Amino acid sequence: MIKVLLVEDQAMVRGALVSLLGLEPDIEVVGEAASGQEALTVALETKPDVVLLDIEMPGGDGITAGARIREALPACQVMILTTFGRPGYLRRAMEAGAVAFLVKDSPARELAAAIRRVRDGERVIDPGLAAAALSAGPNPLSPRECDVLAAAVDGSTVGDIAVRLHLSEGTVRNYLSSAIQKTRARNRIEAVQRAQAQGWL
Amino acid sequence: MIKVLLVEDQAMVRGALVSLLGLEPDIEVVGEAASGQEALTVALETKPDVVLLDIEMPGGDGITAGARIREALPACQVMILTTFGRPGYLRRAMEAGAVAFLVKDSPARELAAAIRRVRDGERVIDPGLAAAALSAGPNPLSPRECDVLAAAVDGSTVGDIAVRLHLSEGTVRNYLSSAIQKTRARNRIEAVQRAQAQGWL
DNA sequence: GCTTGACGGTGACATTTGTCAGACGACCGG
DNA sequence: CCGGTCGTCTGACAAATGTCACCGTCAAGC
Repeated sequence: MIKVLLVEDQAMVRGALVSLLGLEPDIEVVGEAASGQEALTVALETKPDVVLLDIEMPGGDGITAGARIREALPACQVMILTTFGRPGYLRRAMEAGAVAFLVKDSPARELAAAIRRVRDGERVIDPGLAAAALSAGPNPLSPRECDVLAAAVDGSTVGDIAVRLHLSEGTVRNYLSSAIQKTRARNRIEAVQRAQAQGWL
Repeated sequence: MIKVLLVEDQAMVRGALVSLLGLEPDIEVVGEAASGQEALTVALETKPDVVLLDIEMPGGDGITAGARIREALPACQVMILTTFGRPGYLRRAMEAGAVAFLVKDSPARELAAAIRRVRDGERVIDPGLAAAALSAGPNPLSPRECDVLAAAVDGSTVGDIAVRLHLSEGTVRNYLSSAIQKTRARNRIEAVQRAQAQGWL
């Protein structure tokens, strides 16, 4: 029996995935969690063989949760199951020690197959996605540029961002400007969208 | 047996929901579709009692697909199952003749329960969501303001939008300005986000 | 018939945003 | 110890954005 911990914030999707995995005779869902925080707690309680993690969740994203779990339970394999196949997500997931990266677009039966391949010591990564992640290259934005761009996603003005990050307005404008150029965008909105599409924020 | 057509673009979620409904002895998934267009075709083939529709899908959104299906098959009940409980979505879904509106945050067992309640002629709507939709009031944006705001989501400049909608730049600026005021935002980015949060785009 | 609102437009204006050049200290690798 | 990068800041400038006042048409409603 492969013991699986399932981490996904949308309760109905989580329940549906449990029932999907319930069809497999050699897979047992030993725990569920709805956030990154909760994931670590439940992992320590249930000591699963495999954790299946969503990325975008309120209360701790799946990638950092995966890293924490690997620290605490080195025997436990981390798999990512996400809606968005963003190159930066894949890259960060791999750096955090994940051994599989699945997107929810792929057919349902691939989930159990991927879990078994992970149990057998394989890595499971969509080849097209891997190519995209490699060809896109690493995140060109400096940490601070990321901060400023991330602070701009909600439509804040330069003044707002400056206050929030304790910077001068000119500095904020400079970071935004260089982020716009590095993303080859025409304004901050495009810059934010491109950075998000790459998984850089 | 209640015959259900399941419409959801993410294959893995769709498959998981099928397996979830497969646990219910009185429910049978007679068809699946991954887009609004496909939904209508499959509905005509399979003549389900109930269609379960996601809203945000590439290739025709679920609400208009639901309206089309109601036209073609008046006996078929339309249920919406969506990630986002946006007031405007609920309102539009009701106007399009939907009898249920579920969010994927709610527990998995509520899905089958909701389907049975719909079979019994009931409507199923989250009370809190209904209150939000009523208190928020209807969409204050004029159709054209919606168009212009929707054209601004991807970071297009005023000039781009003007060309795309065959308008003068001044007109575009005027519509954006009035949309910003009606949404009580400070700039177009906030306006877009508030309008999206309400489900007005 | 008159009013109202949506639609489309113009022109002027203030503000915000984006760009550039430059300056300073910190830190890191060679 | 020297060059490069990063972070921070300033000041100045051009371009884009947001606001306002105003004008016209047209269709719907009272």
